Amino acid sequence: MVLFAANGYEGTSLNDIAAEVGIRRSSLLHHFPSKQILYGEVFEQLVSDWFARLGDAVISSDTGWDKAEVVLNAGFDFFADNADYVCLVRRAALDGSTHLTVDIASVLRPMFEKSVAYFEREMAAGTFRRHDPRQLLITGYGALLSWFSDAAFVEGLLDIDPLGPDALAARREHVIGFFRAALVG
Amino acid sequence: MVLFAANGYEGTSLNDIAAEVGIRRSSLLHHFPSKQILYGEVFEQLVSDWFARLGDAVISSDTGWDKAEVVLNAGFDFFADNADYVCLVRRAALDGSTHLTVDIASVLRPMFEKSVAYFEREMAAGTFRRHDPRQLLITGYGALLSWFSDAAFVEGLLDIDPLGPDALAARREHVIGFFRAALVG
DNA sequence: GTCTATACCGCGATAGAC
DNA sequence: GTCTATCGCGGTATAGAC
Repeated sequence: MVLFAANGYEGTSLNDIAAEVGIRRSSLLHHFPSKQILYGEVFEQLVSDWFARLGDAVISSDTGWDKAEVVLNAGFDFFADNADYVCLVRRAALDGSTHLTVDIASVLRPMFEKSVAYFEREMAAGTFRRHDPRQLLITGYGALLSWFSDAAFVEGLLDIDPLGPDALAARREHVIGFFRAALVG
Repeated sequence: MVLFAANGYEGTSLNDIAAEVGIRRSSLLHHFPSKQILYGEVFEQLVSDWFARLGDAVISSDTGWDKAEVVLNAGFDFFADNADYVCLVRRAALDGSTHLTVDIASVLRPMFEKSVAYFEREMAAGTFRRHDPRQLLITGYGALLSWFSDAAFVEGLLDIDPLGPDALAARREHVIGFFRAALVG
């Protein structure tokens, strides 16, 4: 939901949501027993979307750097298409676990461990330079998310629209190039 | 302020703050005309602290990779000492400019541009591999901040305390090593 | 299912006694 | 400077008419 992403959980009232949907506040509470539950369902929906999209990329048959690039691009595309969602996830991570039904970390964990195994394999094979795979993945996740979650900050710093096509292309190119430089030199 | 960092602006009431300080809500409003102003002063104080600390590192007389490492370490130290502050900044970036007196971006801009010039110089000299300096800085900022701002997420993913001494050391080592690999191979 | 009406609470903020 | 008392507003949630 756009509103939760832009204004946070506490900053979004049921009135705001109802107004956006076009019904009354009470009618909203007829479908969802409480605000927390509504938020939880919205969030869960988005997490599963993300998970599905990432999963498609992860099972790509590429190997070595090509596979890493496919996954990076898939993540970038999804975040670019769902910048609101990035803000929502960041807020959830910031808030810790408050008013959060599902634990994102545990949902993502299987895929995370699979990625770790992939990097360990490639590093052992000498395809990639040695780095701690878990740290590497968190650095990558931070590099992808920060551009979108801190868009307002980036805009102030660079005087560009971070979500415009040119800026997105430049950001994508940099992230890919940067990780390639660090991993395969 | 710890509360703003943990619960956000909307999530923190004047009652909470007053309780922490040990006075009544009204007494708080005697010192600060409004909640926004209180928040603004807290935030401004922290920004200037950060700025001062970064400034010390930036004027270090080192050159090439050594200087980059000094600055990275200074940033890491400050964030490790003020993890709450990281959360506050992230929230500010997420909220855009709402209820924000000072614009962080414009405050940081002079130092940002100075850093850009430094990287351009080193890249032209061949000390560093070629990357877009602005993108590089934002990637670095994201790599440093995300560990602290998303600590709850990291904890769920790695089953460690991200702010414990061992985890901090490992994170610092990785970030330094990763950027060195990308920049100087 | 969606509405109106309403109860109840906590918020930010003001006024005035001490 | 700090308190109590109070206002007005907007929040979640419930009950009942249609």
